[in-house]
Amino acid sequence: MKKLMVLDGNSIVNRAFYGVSQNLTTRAGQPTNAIFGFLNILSKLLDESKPEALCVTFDRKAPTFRHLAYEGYKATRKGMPDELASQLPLLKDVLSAMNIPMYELDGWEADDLIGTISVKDAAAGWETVIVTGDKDSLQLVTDTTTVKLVSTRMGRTTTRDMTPESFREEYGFDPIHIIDLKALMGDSSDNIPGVKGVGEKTAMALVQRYGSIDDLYAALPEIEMAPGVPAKPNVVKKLTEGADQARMSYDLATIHTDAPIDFTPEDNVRREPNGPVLYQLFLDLEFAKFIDKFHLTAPQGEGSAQEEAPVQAACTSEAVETRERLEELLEIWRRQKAVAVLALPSLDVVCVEWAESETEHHAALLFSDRLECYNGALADLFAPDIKKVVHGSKELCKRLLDEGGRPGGIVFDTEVAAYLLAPTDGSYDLEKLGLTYYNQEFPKAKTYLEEGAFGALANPAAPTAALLSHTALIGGLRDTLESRLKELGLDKLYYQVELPLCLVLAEMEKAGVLVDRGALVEFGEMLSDGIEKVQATIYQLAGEEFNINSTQQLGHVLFDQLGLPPVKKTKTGYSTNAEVLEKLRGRHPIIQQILDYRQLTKLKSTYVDGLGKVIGDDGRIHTCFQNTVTATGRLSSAEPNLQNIPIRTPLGAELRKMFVAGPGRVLVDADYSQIELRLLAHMAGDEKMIEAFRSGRDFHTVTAAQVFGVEPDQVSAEMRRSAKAVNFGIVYGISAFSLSQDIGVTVAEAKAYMDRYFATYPGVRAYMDHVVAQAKQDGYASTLMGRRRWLPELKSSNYNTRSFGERVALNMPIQGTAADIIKLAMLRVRDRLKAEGFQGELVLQVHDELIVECPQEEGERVCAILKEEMEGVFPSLSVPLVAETHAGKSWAESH
DNA sequence: TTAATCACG
DNA sequence: ACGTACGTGATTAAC
Repeated sequence: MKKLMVLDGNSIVNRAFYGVSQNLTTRAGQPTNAIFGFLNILSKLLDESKPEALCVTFDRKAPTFRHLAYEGYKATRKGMPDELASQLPLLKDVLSAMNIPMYELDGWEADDLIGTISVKDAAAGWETVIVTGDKDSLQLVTDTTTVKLVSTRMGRTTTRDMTPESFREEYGFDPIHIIDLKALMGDSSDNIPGVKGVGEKTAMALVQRYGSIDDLYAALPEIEMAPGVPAKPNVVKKLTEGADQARMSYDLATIHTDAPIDFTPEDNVRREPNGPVLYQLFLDLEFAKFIDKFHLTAPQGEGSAQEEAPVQAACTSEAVETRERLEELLEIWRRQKAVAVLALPSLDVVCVEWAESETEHHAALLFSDRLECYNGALADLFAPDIKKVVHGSKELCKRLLDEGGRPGGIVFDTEVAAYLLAPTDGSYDLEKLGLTYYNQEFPKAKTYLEEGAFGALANPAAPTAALLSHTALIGGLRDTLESRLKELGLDKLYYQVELPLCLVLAEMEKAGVLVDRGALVEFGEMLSDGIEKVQATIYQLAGEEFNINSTQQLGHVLFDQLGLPPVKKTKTGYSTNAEVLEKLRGRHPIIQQILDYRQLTKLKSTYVDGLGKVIGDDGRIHTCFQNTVTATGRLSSAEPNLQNIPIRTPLGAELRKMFVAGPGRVLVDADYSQIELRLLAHMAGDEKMIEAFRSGRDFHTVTAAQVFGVEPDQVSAEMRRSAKAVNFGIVYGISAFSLSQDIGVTVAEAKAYMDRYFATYPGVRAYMDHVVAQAKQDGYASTLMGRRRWLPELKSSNYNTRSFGERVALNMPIQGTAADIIKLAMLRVRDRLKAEGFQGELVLQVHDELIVECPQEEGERVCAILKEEMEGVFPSLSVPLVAETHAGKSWAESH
């Protein structure tokens, strides 16, 4: 039997909208998540069911309208959010380009059209598969009509097939009687009242016993809930009183099968999509994935400027066997403008590709186990006279340094370039970049990265093919990304900061920082003792033992058993965070113990145990400074994170004593003073604020004096604290509410502080307005060095989303410029230390702080170099940059 | 895998 | 009327 699949368009697109939680939008800010999800579901269904014919239905009537005539029922369905509504026309364009028939009719719901279609379909001798997320359609299930119920959980789509058999098994009656069920129990989401006082359980029992409400009412008043179980008099009474309601609800719940549409299944037989139109649509929607999936190609003839030629793997490839051949190749490579290099992390295989002409590409594979002259080959290849394009320069540099090499001549890094162009994209795998920039599918890097992919060399064909195509991709991306960097004015930042920084970061990671393991262990033991005691006290105060780490169990103990008042709720239950516990302190002695417990266990598990696990054989910790992660241009530190070592509490700060300099050496720490606020002063061009920084006085105190209208020496600690909070709040895109929360005053007082602040520094408010307006106009925010962050959020119709975009537009230029500046300073410091023959080298960066480890006798000169380079790195500012330096045997001493 | 929490700038 | 500060990473519990 031939099969027609009919999709409930509104239902599926709704599931898709709420199921695809990532914020998918085009660069221009058009949301696309629902279309994306819809197409994913559709493509999965087609693959699985392979129907001969296919169509989609849409509502042309808000479901609530049908019932508005009846008094007492409010419309419970809210209107569709704009983010979804704006996607519907685009989705219809896509379906139309795919040559999938759509049915919609003024005044009719999708359900009725589906019902009509399924009846006509059956009459024509076809089988029907209805795809929907709503259970309403289940009444249409027959021997030839099945319903596929779609549900999306955690981004994954699952379907359940409902046939007459599976329906009966689940409900205990025939599908058609779901109308009777709804007539009795109602359906709030569809505004069907049902019989008042009859719920799911009663209704289920009655329908299972009688089937239709006609038979049920015919049997009144002597009805039974099940054979031999008489119904309670109360139920009989409710049914009697609700007879009219039941009839009306029955009509409401019945799907019409008589919609006036022309339909024959033959008209819906699947057809090839309209390739060029669909291609352009997917391009506009930025759906590279689907272009490939549907095997679409660019329209012929039309010069689609944004389309690049597909990337071809090299014409010829060879495995280099001899030193003589290598010499020949090196000579060729030296003459090339650039060669693309893909090296496995193990360095077991290195693939080099070069282009003799537009069409002639060649690749050479260097296998470590085939090449006696392995070390020599790497040193020669990574000499400065061969210009190389790589993907992930930092990791490669680190590997080469480990091998004792000196990485040179790396002229382009495709990963870093892709990050700079779109810093919120998250990851920049080669296969993903192939899709993004060429709409072309590439094999997964896994195929050659997996352990032993080349090891046995039994069948290196598959990984080799992937390796070759990725190397070719690196070569192609270089041209594409380089020209985009230039177009966006990012080339200077790229070539002068990001690219050279890769080697510096590799050196820092390789150097690592020395840890006093003994002291760490001892501190851990002290913490363990403390935890044991606090834990015992908590159990005693609670009157039972429980897992204090479980917020659920803790919430139960505090709020259900001890009866403390819940301050705040989270999605899953009571909030028990430090802010909440602070408010409860004093109401019960257990609160302080829990705060102590939290502090101790945090220090033990994250820091003592966590750091202990990653101390290398050299006694040092080698963090990973990730340079393609943050949206603002900062670095991040991972495995372990050394940018969040405690300092704010005395106990936590103990940990900084464990980070030490080697024997005869010192740590030199230099940190920028108030760099973000200084940048705000510069960017806002606010004279008073600039003057405050030029005066060299404590900025928070000066702010307090100006805001509160007193002399600086009259500023109290409380006044300074408030001023400081406002200063920070401004940088984050403050609201009076949040400020009031932060400093514990009323919203009105917080607002008064802000008003006085803006009156004091009028340039700041003007800047805030201007920078947001500019970002709205441009679609991005940018730093003084041109780094960009795209902000599709600014176009959202959702207030929260849009507000977030506005705060980011405000914050990114400040945080990002600070990041640009310290990155530049790192390059300068490293180059000077190297050029002037110091042994000392950079070991850590913590956003506004640099740490150098050096021999004791270099300490003073290193301090001077750090201060000089950090303060002088960006001289065009209207405020001075100030860096404070200290030297010491440990991080605790030097900071 | 996600949510809650908490460490840092 | 509404929700409420920017940027990160690690650990733990619970689904």
